[in-house]
Amino acid sequence: MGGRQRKKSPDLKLGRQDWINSGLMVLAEGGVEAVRIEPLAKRMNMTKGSFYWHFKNRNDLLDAILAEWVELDTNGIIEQVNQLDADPKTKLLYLLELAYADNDLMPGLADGRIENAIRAWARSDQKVAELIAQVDQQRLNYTKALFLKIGFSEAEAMVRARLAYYALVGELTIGIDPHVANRAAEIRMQYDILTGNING
Amino acid sequence: MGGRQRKKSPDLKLGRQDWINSGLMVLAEGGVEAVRIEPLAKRMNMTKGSFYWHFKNRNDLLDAILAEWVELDTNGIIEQVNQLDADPKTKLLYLLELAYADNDLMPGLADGRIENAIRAWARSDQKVAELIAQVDQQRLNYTKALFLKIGFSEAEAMVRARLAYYALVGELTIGIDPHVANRAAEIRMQYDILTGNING
DNA sequence: AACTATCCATACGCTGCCGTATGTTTTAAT
DNA sequence: ATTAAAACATACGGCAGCGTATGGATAGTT
Repeated sequence: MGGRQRKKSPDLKLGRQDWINSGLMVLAEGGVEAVRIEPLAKRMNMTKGSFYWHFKNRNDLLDAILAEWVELDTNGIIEQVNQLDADPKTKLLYLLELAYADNDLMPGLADGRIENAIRAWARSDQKVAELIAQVDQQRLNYTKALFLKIGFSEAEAMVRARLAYYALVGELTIGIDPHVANRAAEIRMQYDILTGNING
Repeated sequence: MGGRQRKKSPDLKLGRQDWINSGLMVLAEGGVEAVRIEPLAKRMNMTKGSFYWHFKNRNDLLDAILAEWVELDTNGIIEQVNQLDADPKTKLLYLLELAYADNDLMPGLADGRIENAIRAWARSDQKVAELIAQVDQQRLNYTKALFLKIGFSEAEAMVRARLAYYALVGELTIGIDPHVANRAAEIRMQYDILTGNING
């Protein structure tokens, strides 16, 4: 957590990466508007001089933060599920479990606060809005494909995928409900409802 | 939309109300951070002098905005559904239809952008977070009660209510999907899945 | 008409943050 | 050790927005 090392790494993007990481933290905690250069510098025990060496301006950092998030938090879960090599029903359950789990690669940060912050950000920035729309579409398509392979019709698969994905985003948006004691069981029940299993 | 009239209205809250309304608009468009006094004044063709007569400071306005939103957008749908006086299944469908419809009382503003902005706001303000938590709890409880009356068990009703409500919030968060051509049919299919009807 | 309360405008100082300019130190290369 | 580039610090000017102070303007009251 101290200073970075740059001994003989051919990539000189190390200091820059530190700023991006801290930016992601602050973004998760306080939203885009909280990602300001000078407070960020103070947080890192740095000065603006460092920042403006690595970045052109604040927008440059924001773009880098977005790119980093896309790099970190997209395709990750899908790839994990794909590597499972099982029947689609098992894959779907695994997908739900992964999606509701701590899926954050950031050190020391849990849940989907970064994604929430970016969603809020997107409401006042067209560029971000388009990016999020792409991500949503990709995730939805993958979920729908699983329902299709399970055997549902086009329309049914779409509705069920939407229900599942929207519910996930809704839970992330609202925040994890502390009333839910047994999360795994809850997920399993959602899975049963979504796949039409009768057990209640 | 010009100046307000204050002829002999006994309530002197007219000017104050104007600021709150404009504040709600800006909140919906740009989030809390966009709710600044001087830009707001410019937008209304006013000056700060007016503002600081009606409000103590910026936080005073923000509190008033929150209170106004609670007054406008809470209990409204629930009351409508309650006045329906039908069997719980019909009520549930009606609830879904109302929730997904334009339920905003703001003039000229559609969808749930205010609620989204407040949700984003809540992530960096404990006071707001607690308020939202209350609202969510209330809506969840009402939905769960409907599932209970339909005949589901405690656990089943809770999971299904959560699934329904989270999906709603998720859709509001993501934004209305333009790919969904027939919204009414989609809602109906969600209703069928949530109540266990088999038709796919 | 004079008075008072309400309502709004103008002017001011202050702070936080941006971006630039210009040092100063550290690192790597020879 | 010398030199050049890289990485950071310091100092500056500027702007936007907050909150205060104070001075008109308007309307209701007598």
